[in-house]
Amino acid sequence: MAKGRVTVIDIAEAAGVSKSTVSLVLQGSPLVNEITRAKVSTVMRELGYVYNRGAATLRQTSAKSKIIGMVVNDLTNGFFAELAVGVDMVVQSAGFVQFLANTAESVDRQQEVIASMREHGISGLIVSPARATTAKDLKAVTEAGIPVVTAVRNVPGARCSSLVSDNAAGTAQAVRHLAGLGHTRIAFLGGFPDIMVFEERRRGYEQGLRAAGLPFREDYVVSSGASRAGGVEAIGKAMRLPDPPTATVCFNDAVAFGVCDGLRARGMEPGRDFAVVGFDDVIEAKAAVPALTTVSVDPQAMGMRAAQLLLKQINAGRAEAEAVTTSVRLVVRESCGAGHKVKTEELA
Amino acid sequence: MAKGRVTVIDIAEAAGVSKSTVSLVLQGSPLVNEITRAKVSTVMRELGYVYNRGAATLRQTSAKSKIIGMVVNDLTNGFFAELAVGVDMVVQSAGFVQFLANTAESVDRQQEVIASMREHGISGLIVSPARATTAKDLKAVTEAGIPVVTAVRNVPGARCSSLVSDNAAGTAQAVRHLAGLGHTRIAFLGGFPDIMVFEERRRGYEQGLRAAGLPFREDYVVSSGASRAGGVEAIGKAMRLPDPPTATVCFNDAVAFGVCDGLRARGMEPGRDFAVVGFDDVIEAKAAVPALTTVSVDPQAMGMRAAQLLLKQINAGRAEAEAVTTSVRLVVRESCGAGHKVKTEELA
DNA sequence: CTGTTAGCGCCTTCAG
DNA sequence: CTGAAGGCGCTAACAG
Repeated sequence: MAKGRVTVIDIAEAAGVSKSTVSLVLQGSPLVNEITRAKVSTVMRELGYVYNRGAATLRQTSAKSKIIGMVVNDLTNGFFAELAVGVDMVVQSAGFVQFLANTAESVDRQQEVIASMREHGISGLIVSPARATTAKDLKAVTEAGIPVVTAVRNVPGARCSSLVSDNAAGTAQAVRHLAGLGHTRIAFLGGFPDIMVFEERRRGYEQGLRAAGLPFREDYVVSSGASRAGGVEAIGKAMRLPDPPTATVCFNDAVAFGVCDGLRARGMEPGRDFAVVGFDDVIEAKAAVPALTTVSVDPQAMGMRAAQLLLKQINAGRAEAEAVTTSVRLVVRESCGAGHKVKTEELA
Repeated sequence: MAKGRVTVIDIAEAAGVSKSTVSLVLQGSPLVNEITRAKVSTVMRELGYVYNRGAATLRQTSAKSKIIGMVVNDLTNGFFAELAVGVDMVVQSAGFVQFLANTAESVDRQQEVIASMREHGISGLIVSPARATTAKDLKAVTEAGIPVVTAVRNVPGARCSSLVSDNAAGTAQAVRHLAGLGHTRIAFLGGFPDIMVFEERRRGYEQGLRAAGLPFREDYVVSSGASRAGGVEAIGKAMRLPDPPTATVCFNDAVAFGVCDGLRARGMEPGRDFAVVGFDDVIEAKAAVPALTTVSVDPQAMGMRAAQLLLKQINAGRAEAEAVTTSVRLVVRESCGAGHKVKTEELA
């Protein structure tokens, strides 16, 4: 029945034209007569023809395989699943297909799947790198002229684009949000200054204050462990200030939870008596604390951005190592009341 | 630099052998001298050769593209993400790559991506069908001789294998588990008899009782809405019986939660004073109620099964429409105490 | 507008 | 063990 699959030549014969003509209609060339095109199309449908992209790719000089590779460190985590969905959306509508592989944080596996994808002629690669990935691991791909964009994590020294969350802008946005609610005494609680992420978020905190026309007060920045216990500790210190804050942006979600604990221990209800903004790094605690406003990057949006960036480079034909930073989305979940509303403010 | 990619002929010249020889080492033929093989391998590495699977596939008559397609109705749902991970695991270790596409329950999108995958020459397809999928939607693929296995949902009339959870066996297993704990008065609570799933689970309930040597009592089967409220209602009725049960298997998780609510309202602690088994359809409430024992199909395991089944068919060269039903895994989470232990009993 | 002629990179005989 | 030849399905020049 469908043993020998039908080829252009089959349909050429059946339609009484030449293979070239068929090829032309296949790629929607305007050089072909409208009625011929219709005839050919009909025959294709009747014979159940399916285009053989492999053959086409082989013939064409370039690597326009219409396949992009997507490798993810942990698809089990909802964040990365959504990332993949975002990629899939734009990739699909561009007529591409995506290879998806999970590495489970193993660099070895990652290298294997990338190699495998290369054999299949991917025209671009998006990767959320396994932890131990180094620039050298990506060298082979980038040197082959295949556009690569890393997402979520970043591989220093690799000649590829990368998409990470914009910690400073996100935090600044959070501060402006609080200022917009009328708060003037806004703290930044939790975390230790020894890691880069802390510095970025703290910088954003200052920028946000400045943008809102509020003064920066050194004593409103309270370091502590980046943990729930740290949050309790930090809010304790802050509330003992002569002029305690009425709102805070927290270093991360764990700290924010601790801050809520600490507030409740003082008879205050977070979200009502004191505004708390957490930094939701991995979308985990989505519905855990309804009273909590969170700053988080929308993984699906990030996936879409990554795919768009990649497609742009693919179409440009040249892989430019263009460093990019995603914008972070601020999701405001209003406290109090069942079915808390979700409002979204997107950054420019 | 790497503009004109290196081909077998390049490496043949560089290694001072013929292309045939190179081809032979590529497929690990024993017909080639060990030292020649080493030489060739070295040159390949030096020149950065990458195998062109597209060309190979084109040449070979059959469709051994080493690509399988995976289309999923909602990757956003953790269940399906895990399913994909399971597929990925076995597919990767078999040297295949997977195309992954999300349909968001749209049959149109589903048809598009399947068509697209076909153009790329997938050698098999796993699909968790969008809701409205009919046998006719899968006909084109199956008729082309491409093995197809559906997972989670099943498409009646389609000539393909399918993997669905074995409701009867799972429920029976749950009952036997409870009987093994010493319970003799075991109820089946919640759900309405008008859907097939109810009938399957209820049948399993009877089978489980029989297997445990316990009598089946009509009054221990209490129908109600398949909701949390339904669970409260059902446990209420059950406890008003002259001879109330000491344990129950619930129609689904929502009912189980309601049963827990109802028990607590009576001053009983689920998991201690009364054993509750829920049917966790979509892995959602994983850690929500530690006192709850759940029967659930492990999505990752299901993915692996699906992939294995598919690969078997691919290797057999012939797509047999072999209907298969997955076994359901019983995960026993022991109540009481932090960090509840997880024990797994697998069905045969 | 349509037909002809070459290959793309690889794999399989078939003889050396 | 190696070299030569042919072809997979498709496209890119050229000719008609």
